[in-house]
Amino acid sequence: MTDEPARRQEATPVRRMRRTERRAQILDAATRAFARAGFTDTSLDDVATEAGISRVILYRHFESKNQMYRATLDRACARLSERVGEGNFTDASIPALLEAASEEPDGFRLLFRHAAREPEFRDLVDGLTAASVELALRQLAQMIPDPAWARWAARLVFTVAVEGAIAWLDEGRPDPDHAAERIDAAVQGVITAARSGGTDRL
Amino acid sequence: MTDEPARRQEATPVRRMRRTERRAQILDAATRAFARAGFTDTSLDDVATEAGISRVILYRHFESKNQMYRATLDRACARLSERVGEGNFTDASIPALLEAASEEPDGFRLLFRHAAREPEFRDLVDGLTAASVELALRQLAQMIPDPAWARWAARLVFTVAVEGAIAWLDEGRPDPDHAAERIDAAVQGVITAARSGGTDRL
DNA sequence: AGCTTTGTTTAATCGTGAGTATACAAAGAT
DNA sequence: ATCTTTGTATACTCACGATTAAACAAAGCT
Repeated sequence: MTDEPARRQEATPVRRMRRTERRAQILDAATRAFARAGFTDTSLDDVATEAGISRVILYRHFESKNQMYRATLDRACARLSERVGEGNFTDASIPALLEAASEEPDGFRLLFRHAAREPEFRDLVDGLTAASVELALRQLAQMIPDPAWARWAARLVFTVAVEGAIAWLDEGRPDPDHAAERIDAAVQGVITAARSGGTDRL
Repeated sequence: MTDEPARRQEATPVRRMRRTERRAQILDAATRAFARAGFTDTSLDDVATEAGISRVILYRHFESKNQMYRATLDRACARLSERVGEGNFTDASIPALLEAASEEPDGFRLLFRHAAREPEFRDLVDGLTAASVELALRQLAQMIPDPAWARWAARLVFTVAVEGAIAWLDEGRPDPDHAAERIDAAVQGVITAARSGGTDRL
């Protein structure tokens, strides 16, 4: 009777955490867990297991699964925009995007591969993307007369930057010093394509 | 004397369908419904409503939601690969992709925006993508020495073609006669970027 | 007319995962 | 030593959506 259940004073030092510390650790785990399959296909048990704690504890830090997910996305968004910045595009934008993706690969994937396609949460990511696409559009509109193609290019430029970054992560981050230059060149290629159509291809 | 031929039409135009006909119509509806939110976030009621029939009928045509979804994806894949073809890339590949996307926009979106990210169903789409990426890789490997960057380029080329097509659909399919040329040019831009890095940008 | 097919409606079952409650144990500060 | 914090385990409620069952009606062939 009085055996296994509780017996690990010396055997396993339990290492308790402070509230804020634990919360952050849960958000880390949630980011990894949700990055695998998105909101609906990830259970709170998945998150708890990933965090190494029991499921019930989650409710001492977050009101609901929904709110926990929003907190996860909020943090990822905040970290991303603090790196990339909200202002105009500069030569530093793409390198900053790559740095952000490199330091928070799970958060990066979560935002752009899942959250962006989830109707209930799309708005959070859209705060970032819409601003960037709008910004890109303003710069591209001067070069591309047809407004439809200008919008097309603005969207695709953003997609190429993001997917280029993710593909770079997936390939093991080769050549980190020049990766930004390649992605930047790919972006330029898209812009050229949108300006001139197929008239001056290789 | 005989009033059979036109008797029923004004009273109750119920218009029953043959089995195969109904099945196809359900698949159409399922494609539209699933294209909005993917497998998990789309209920059988959504599909039934979209098809204009009651939910129970679905089970006379498909064993389960799971199998119905696979059938939907299978058909979309089949239609796509019969258009684009399985062989090598040619000048006709991109135009064919655009035609396919244009004729089956919902199926196209369903495959690449949702199914490709659903662990349980990814394998179906991977049959298409893996083959294409592999093919692209073989052609790119000759121009790009670093194998990691060659794989990166092969993946991104495919992404640009697909996302370029979707963005083109979203913009109302402007300039249909030259859309393929633009997307092709964008693809060439990515290849150029992968070959030379940032050394010869605009 | 009769039989099969294609429907509808209603209701029951059933599993899963979110959310809640309770009781208990150990850590760490005071 | 005691109290608060942080943690565990177990067990429940609850809602939703998939799946099944049953009774019924009209369509359309033969």
